[in-house]
Amino acid sequence: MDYNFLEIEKKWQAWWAANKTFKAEADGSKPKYYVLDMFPYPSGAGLHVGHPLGYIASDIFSRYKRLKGFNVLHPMGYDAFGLPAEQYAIQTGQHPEKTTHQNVARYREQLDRIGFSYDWDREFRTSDPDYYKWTQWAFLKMFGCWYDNDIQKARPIEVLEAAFAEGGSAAVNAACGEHAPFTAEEWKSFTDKEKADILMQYRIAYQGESTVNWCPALGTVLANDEVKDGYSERGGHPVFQKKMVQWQLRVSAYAGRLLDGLDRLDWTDSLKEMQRNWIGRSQGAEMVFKVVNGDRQYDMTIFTTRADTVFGVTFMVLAPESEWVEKLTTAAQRAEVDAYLAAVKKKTERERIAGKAVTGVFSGSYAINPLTGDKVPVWIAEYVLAGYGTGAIMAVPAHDSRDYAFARKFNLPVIPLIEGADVSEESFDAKEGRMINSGFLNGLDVKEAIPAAIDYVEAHGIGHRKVNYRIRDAIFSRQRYWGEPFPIYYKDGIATPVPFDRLPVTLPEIDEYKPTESGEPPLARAKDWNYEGYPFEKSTMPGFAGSSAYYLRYMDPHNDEALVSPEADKYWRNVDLYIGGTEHATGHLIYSRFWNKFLYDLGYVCEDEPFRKLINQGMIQGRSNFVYRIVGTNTFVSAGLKDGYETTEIHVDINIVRNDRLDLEAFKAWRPEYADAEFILENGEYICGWAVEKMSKSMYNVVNPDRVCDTYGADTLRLYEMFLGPLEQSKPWDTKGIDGVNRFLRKVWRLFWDRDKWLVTDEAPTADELKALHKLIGKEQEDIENFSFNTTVSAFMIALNDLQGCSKRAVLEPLLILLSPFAPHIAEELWHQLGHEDSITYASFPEYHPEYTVENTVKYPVAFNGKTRFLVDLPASMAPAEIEGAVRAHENTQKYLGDMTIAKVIVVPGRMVNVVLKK
RNA sequence: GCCCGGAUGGCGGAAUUGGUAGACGCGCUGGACUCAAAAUCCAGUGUCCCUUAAAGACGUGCGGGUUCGAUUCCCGCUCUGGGCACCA
Repeated sequence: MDYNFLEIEKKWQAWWAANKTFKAEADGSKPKYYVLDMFPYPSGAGLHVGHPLGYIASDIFSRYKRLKGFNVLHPMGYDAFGLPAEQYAIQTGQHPEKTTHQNVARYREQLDRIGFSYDWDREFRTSDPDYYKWTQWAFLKMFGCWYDNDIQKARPIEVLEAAFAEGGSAAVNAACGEHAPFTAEEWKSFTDKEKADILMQYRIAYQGESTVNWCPALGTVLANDEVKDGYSERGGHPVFQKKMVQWQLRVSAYAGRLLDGLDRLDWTDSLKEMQRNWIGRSQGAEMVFKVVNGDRQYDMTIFTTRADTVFGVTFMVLAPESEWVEKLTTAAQRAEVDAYLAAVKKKTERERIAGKAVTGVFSGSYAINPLTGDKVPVWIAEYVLAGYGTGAIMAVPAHDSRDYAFARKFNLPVIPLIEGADVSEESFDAKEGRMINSGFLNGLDVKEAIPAAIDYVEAHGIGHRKVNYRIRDAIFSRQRYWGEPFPIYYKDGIATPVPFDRLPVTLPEIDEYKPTESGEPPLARAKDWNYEGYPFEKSTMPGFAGSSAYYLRYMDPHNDEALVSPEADKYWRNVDLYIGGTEHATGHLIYSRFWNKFLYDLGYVCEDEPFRKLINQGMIQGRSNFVYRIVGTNTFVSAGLKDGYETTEIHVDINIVRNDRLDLEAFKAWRPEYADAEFILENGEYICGWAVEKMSKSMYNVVNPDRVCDTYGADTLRLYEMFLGPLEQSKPWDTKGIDGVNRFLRKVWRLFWDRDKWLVTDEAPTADELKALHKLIGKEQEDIENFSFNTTVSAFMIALNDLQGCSKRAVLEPLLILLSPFAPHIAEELWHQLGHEDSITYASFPEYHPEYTVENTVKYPVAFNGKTRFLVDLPASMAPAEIEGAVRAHENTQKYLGDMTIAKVIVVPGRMVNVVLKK
């Protein structure tokens, strides 16, 4: 019998599906283990060989954990809402549902060929109404809650209303927007609309005005993580800053908990660091400056981390979008300020970042330094951001490089505050040195001066300590069609939730997927779409909405009563191992943690963090091939000879190149213009050049997993993807090495079959065979637990070299079990050929006996002053003193000694012997 | 600019965390089998010196240091991948 992988793989994939081999059910008698992949967005291009890398790793781990006796939950589904399907719909008029369906079908087909051990009974799409019902449900819960800063927890809005009725706005310490304070009596006298507007400032899902990333080309707002270098992540269109009213999630309320929670997670340091930077905690103080515009005076609050530098404030700066701009622009400066604001508004986000030009305008007003009483001008400049702190700063040019650049440009004074700091050329930003020119702070070190300044400010009622976070509330509405509709309708202008029992609010049919002529979102086209006559919210939710709690839904995917039942939640708890790319570091992985913490506050889930351990698989890059055409001809010169000619480098389809050798006939057939191509060969072959690039259609370097499965089989694909290198590292796909792992599997097969002769015997294994086997068991166990899959594959190959010709059942059975997580099809086939009726999935991981692997003798390298001279073969059991004696007595020792004497001998048992010489 | 990470043969990558650097695989060279090819098997394969071998020297991006001993630890660079980027 031959190793017919095509037949074997088809057979067992069908068998696993029919027998529901990987069905997971809550089972209190076994420990649970939840392995999750970041579910894919099913794009039209299908999977390339890079996509399954993480899936293969998680599948190996799942199968390994099953062998180790765990009840493994390993589900898969699709993140099905999103822009590409909608853009395609706009162009073709096809319903996004339809293209999504087709893409999902193709993904499923490709995934099935690789032999994953998913429990497909738990599959869902985020665009299924049965699923997004629970996305809407969670949104309504957030709408119905506020965040209590005192107990650091989300609470029902009714509690807040009661508190307002009891003690007015001063009764609570909440994460909220701005509004005028009110008493209990005032609260009771408010109209419904007034109350609704106030409560909206407190809700965790709220509607509020803020500066947002507006992308005109996509016709929608975008979250910060969806903007890269000033362009939209999807499509690369320019993005502008704009003030708009949008639905938002009060993620910022959870900033502290999101930060602290990181310490308890088993994630890579780099990923945690990314989240820490994104959350951006900074400790400082808020201070009040009196500002004067003519005869009007106001209190303006600013945030600073350097309260110690207040004696060096020589001007103040407002963000162009700040509400203070209006109040502080004097009549004389009005025209100039308006011109500046107009110019800023026209700039794209990209231009604002890239230019880094120092621009600004004087408002005409002045501020009074609360410590010195000095009068300093108030400027408006785009380098101050509206969204951070209070949108206004005190400028200390001597000790802040941005303020310094501004002061130089507009000729504002610079007052040095630190002894010895030379600020004639640049600012001195470091937090070190002794204070000068700073009144009561003089003589203190900066590190002492900061708290001393804040203490003073607090004592004199000028300000107070404050922690600020960079993380913003998440903009939660998109002016698009293909997303979850909001379960919100408008009654008398008040945003009102749809009752739970009327969920889901499903997407209506519309004639076109574009915004309306008047610029309303596509959902405004829907006819008769309302709640009992009241209009629905016309925006839809963003992409991250559906992916924020999907790991919870997998625990109980068919439950119509709850997102997840308390029983299922208590059993599966949270994800033990999550594998996916780093690109979600500041998006999905933050939102999910926020979402989970919110549900935790309300008692719907029992774990505070969703993903216990997280691994980021690296990218698989393409390996492109090139041919070199001599300029002006149709003659192609082989890579080794190209330097002798003037050539153009042309990407060539890697499918007609094998081991960098071009298939000349296939090349001529590839494109009509190459039909009569001529070649200059080296050694009779055309050698192509190569380079590592991103895998993409335009570079003709895309490797399709289906093709690999056709020519080598899924088991080879799985093994090879792991063998390529460390999981977390990016690496190029190089088809060259794949023959090696394929050869390995065929060798495994040949331990069972010599053509048609069945080789397996019941003989007892030898000591050497047991040694090879147990070395492998030990290695595999250790490597898999450390996610070092590439070295495990090497260990298989080493074991096979050691076990040449060993066809003993007692060795082959455990070997198949060990192999089954990596190459499940061949393992399952041979397992059944050995007479087993049940799947190898239910076998137990072989027990490791290290005693079989112990060596009888050790080759000790003998080094003289660290330089190795010879090896001595000594019994492993020999004591260090005996080893020393044996080495001293060895003839070679005497030979190398010369006129030197032995100072001392260092013996590392089992490792080496070092002889230290002296004259 | 700031914060992480990486650099090892012709190539992908190992190295038990301070103990024979280059495991394993690819590629290449030679051989066996074959009419021949494929497949398979065996041997060799870091560099230099050399007819060959023995022996030796050099060798983990560069320059120093600690140590009997450094790919591994410390100091100073170079190159490179990634993340953040006016966050006061």
